[in-house]
Amino acid sequence: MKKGSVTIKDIALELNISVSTVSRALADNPLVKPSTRAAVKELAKKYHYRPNFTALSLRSNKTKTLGIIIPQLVHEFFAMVIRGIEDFAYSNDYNVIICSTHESYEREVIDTKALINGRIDGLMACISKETNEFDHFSEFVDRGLPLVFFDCICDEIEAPKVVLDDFDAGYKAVKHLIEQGCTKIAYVGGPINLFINKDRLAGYNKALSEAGLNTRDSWIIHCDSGDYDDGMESTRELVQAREIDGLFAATDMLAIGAIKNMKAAGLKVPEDVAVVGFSNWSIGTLYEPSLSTMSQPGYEMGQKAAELLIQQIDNPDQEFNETVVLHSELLIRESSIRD
Amino acid sequence: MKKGSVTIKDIALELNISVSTVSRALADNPLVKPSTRAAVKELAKKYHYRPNFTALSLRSNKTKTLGIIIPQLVHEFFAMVIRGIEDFAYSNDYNVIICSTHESYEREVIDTKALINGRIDGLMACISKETNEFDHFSEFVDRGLPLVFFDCICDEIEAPKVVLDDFDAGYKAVKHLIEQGCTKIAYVGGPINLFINKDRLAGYNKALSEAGLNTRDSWIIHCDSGDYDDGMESTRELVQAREIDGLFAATDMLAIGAIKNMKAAGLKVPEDVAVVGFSNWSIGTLYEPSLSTMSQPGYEMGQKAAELLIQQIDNPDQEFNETVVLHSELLIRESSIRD
DNA sequence: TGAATAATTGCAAACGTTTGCAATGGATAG
DNA sequence: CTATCCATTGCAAACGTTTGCAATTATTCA
Repeated sequence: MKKGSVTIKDIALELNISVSTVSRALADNPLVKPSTRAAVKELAKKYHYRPNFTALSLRSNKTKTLGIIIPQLVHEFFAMVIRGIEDFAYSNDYNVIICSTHESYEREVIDTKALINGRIDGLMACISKETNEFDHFSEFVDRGLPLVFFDCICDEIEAPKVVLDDFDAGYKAVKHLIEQGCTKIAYVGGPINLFINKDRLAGYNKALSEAGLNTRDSWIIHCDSGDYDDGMESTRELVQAREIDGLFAATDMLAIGAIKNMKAAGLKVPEDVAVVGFSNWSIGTLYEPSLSTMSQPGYEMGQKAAELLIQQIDNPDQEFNETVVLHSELLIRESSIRD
Repeated sequence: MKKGSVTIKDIALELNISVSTVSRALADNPLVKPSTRAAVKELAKKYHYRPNFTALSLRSNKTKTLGIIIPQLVHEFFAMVIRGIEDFAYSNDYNVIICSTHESYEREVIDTKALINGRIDGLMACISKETNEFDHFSEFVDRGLPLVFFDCICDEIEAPKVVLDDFDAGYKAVKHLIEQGCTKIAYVGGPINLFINKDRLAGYNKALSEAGLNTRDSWIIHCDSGDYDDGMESTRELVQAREIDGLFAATDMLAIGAIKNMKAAGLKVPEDVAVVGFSNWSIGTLYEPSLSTMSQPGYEMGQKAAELLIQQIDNPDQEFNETVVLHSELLIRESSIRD
C-alpha cells in the first residue's frame, strides 16, 4: 500500500455499499444495520482508517485548532502558558499550533497572516517587543476570527485579554526592597513600548514616591531584549557608579546579568545591593545568591486565554471584550534579604 | 461584514463572472482578458481575499506544512533546532507545526496520531525519554508519510536521521578531564534507553579505558529527567562520598545541579572536582564557575532535518534512509581548568 | 395476498479551490 | 457571406467528508 491513506470511498468500494452508509456506520448512526456497521468498522480498523482532517475542516468550516503566537520559545513563563493552553484545549477537543516570532515584528505579521486563511479557529497572541503597529491583528478581527491577547497585549484592538497586574507586581517588588532598608533603588527592564514594562516601572515609581524616596534618570534603564547579555551590558555603568543599594529587574535574566556585573565589581549581593527579579525562572533557585523574584502564573494565564478563546468560538455572535487580571507573588530568596 | 472570509465565489458573483475565471485571474493565467483580471484583482484586494487554506489542501493533497515533535520547549538546543527548521521551511514555502510532548510517551502517541490524518506533509521527530515503543511512527511511514528523526532517534524505523556524534562528544569531554589531571571521573546522564545517553556514556568509557583509568558503578548515574533538580538529587551521595575529582554531565542542567551540591559540601570547582557539561546553555557563561561544555549544533541539525524531509516529500517514490552525523566541540571554561 | 409501515440504503449537494474541456463570441480570411 | 480561428469564458469534476431527502427493501398487519 504505497498510496496515501485509506478513504471512506475505498471502504465503500470494497464492501460494495455507498460512502454515505460508511460514513454513518463510522459515526454509530443507528440508521445503519448492525451487521453492515460491524463490517465497516472491521475494515476501517484493518486499514487504520483515519478521517481526513482537511476534508473534515472544509465541510464543517472548523479546524478544531487554536493558534498561539509567542515571541520566544526558550522561556519558562511562556512554556507554562503553552501548557496551560494545551491542557485546556486538549480537554475541549482542540489542537494547537505554536508560532514563535523570535521577537520579530516582521515574523509576527507573517505568522498572523499565515494563520488568517482558515487554518485555525481562533488565535491567542502575545505581541513581540518590536511591535508597534497592529494592522495584522485588525485584519484578523475584521474577518470575524476570534482573538485573545495575553501578557504583552495591544489595547487598540477590541479583544479579550489576559494580563498580569504588572503595576502591582512592580510595586510589591520595590516595596520589599524598601522594607529591606534600600533607599537608592534602580530599575532595569525591557522595551518600554510594552505595557508590561511600563506598568512594572510605574509600580516602581509608586513604591518609591510612597516611601518618599528619589530616583535618578541613570537609575532607570530600558534595554532591548531582556536576556542575560543585555543584563550585563546595560547595567555596567550603573554598577561601576556604585550609587545604588537596590535593584529591581523586570526579568530574572536581567537580574542575573546584573548580579554577575556586581560580583565582578566587588559588590556583594545582597549586602551591598539587594536584587529582585521577575518571572521565577528555575535557575533562580540555583544561582548564588538564589534570586528573589516575582511569580508569574503562566499556567493559569494559558488556561484562561484558551477558555476565553473557546468561549468566543462557541458564541460567534456575542461580543467579548473582558480583561482578566492575574496576580503576582513575591518570592523572597537570598538576593534581597538584608538583616 | 460579520461573515467569515470572502471567497472566490463572492468575487465571481459581484463581478457576474464564473469562479473559474476568478481563479484564473488571480493566478495570472494569460487566458483571461486583462481587463477582467484587473477587475478581479482589485476586488480581491479590496476585500482582502485570501485563498482558503483548507480548500487548497484538499484539492492539492498538500498542506505545505511540516510537523515537529519535540520533547521539551524550554530548551535552548531545541529552540535552535526549531529555528533551523523554520528558516529552511519558510524559505521553501512550508509552514511548521510544533508539538511538545513534555517528555511523555502518551502525549507523543497522541500528537503523532493527530498529525497522521493529512494535516501535515511530513514529520520531524525527536522521541521522548519515556518512549520505548514505536508503533505510532511505524503507522506513519506505512502510510507513506515522510518522516525524519533528529537527536533522539529510534533505529527500528527506516527513516532518515540527523544525529550528533554523541560518542565522540562524550569521548572528547572525558579526555579533556583526563588531560586536566582527573583520574576519578564520574558520569551523570539522562535515561539510558536513549541513544544519546548510551553513546555519551560509551565515549566516557572509551576515554577512561584508553587512559587506563577505572570507574565504579556508583560513579555512573542515570537519572530520569536531566534537569537542575535531578542534577542535585541524583548526585548527592556521589558528592558526599568525596571520591571523585572529575564529572562529565550529559546536560548543563545536571552539571549545574551537581556543582551546587559540591559547593554546599565544601568542594571547590574546578580545584577539587572538574566538571564538563553538555549543550552549551547560555546560563553556563554566567554561572560561577562558568561551565565547560560540549557544543550542540542545533541550528544545523534543524536545517538538515528540514532539508531531508522536504527532499523526501518532493520525491515520493524514492527511498531515503541516510543518517547525517553532526559534530560537537569542546568549549573550555572555568569549571574544568586545573593548572 | 395486498397494502401499509418500518428499516436500510443511496443520491446528491455542499464546503472552496483548480483545471480539462466545451462553448461562446467576435474577428479574420477566403 | 460563410467558414475558420482565436480569445475569452463557463461547466463540471475532483479532493474526502457529512447529511437531508428520496428510494429501495423487508417486515408487519389486516
